[in-house]
Amino acid sequence: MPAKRQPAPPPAEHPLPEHAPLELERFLPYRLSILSNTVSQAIADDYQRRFDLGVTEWRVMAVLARFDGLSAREVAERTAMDKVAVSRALARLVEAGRVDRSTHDDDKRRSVLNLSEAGWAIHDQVAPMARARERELLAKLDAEEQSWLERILDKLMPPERH
Amino acid sequence: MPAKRQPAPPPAEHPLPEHAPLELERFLPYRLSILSNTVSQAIADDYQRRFDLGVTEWRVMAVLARFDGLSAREVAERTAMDKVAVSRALARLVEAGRVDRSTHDDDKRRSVLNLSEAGWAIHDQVAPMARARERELLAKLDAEEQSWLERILDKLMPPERH
DNA sequence: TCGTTATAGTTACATATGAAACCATTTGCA
DNA sequence: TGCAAATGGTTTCATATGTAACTATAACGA
Repeated sequence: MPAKRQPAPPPAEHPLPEHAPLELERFLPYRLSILSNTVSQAIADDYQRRFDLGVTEWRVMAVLARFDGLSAREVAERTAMDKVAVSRALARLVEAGRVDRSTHDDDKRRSVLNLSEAGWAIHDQVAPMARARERELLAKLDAEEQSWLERILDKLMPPERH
Repeated sequence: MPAKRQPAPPPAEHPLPEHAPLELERFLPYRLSILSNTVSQAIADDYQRRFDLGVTEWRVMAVLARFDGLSAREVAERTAMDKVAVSRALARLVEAGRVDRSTHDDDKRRSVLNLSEAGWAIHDQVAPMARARERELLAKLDAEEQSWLERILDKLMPPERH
């Protein structure tokens, strides 16, 4: 435990200089959190109610749209979600008939996942909406800023994740 | 690392080229979400266990460190949390003796909130840790990138929030 | 001054999420 | 082989979070 204020008790009311309070609104992690939540929420609002589809479920659908026949673990890797979250999202998606699940021939532990016809139908509506939102967001930046943002994100991103 | 399945040229099984799947790892909202979560988690890990302090509680403490005598609603505004979350965070903080709560003289609905001595003691340990993490993160960028990031965040940020 | 409406804050309920325990199958190796 | 350890996936339990309903007080208008 670091030493606390030994010298004099505080003047009763206001923070002493050494308290050095954090300015939340300039604090990078805080700003990232606000921005990310605002953006994700805006997109989710588009499809959440309309398709009764959660963010995690949408992410799973998005990777299955790109890669056929993944296992749940592979989906987890590609969505940066943990396996429990993936398991639950899949349970709902399979139940809703949006994903087909079967068992891997050579390894009965693994599942083999694919979008169903119904899943594709939803994907084909949601994907353009998501892209449109992204464009709206990027439209706030000029071309130069956009390319700096690319570069900055690449450097800040945890390496396993891209 | 086992080799992953490849995208595989569309085996005509699932129809039509126009499916245009989203590439999650290049999708801005997704990247922001990963980055934000990774960063927040790293910071939270520093104090979560050590002080039994949640992220929401820490945010409340941070604004109370800057502004004396706020009401719960004002805390909510400044933390971008909703009033229920603030109410719950305050319940725990008051219970733990980290925040003093009294009732406003002229308006008995409002509370008047301040960090207690114990609250300050924690604040004075956590704030430097948070700042250190922010510095670590920013250290991945050079000066020019840092100033672009500032500028870009200002433009992307929802206006009410800063 | 009374009654309506608005505001501060809490409570209740339903759902989401994370950690750990768990089951089934497969792998590694003595 | 045979059995311990690892892996894929699900279930359980404890918390966290969001929405709506609720209580108490204050503000406002006729």
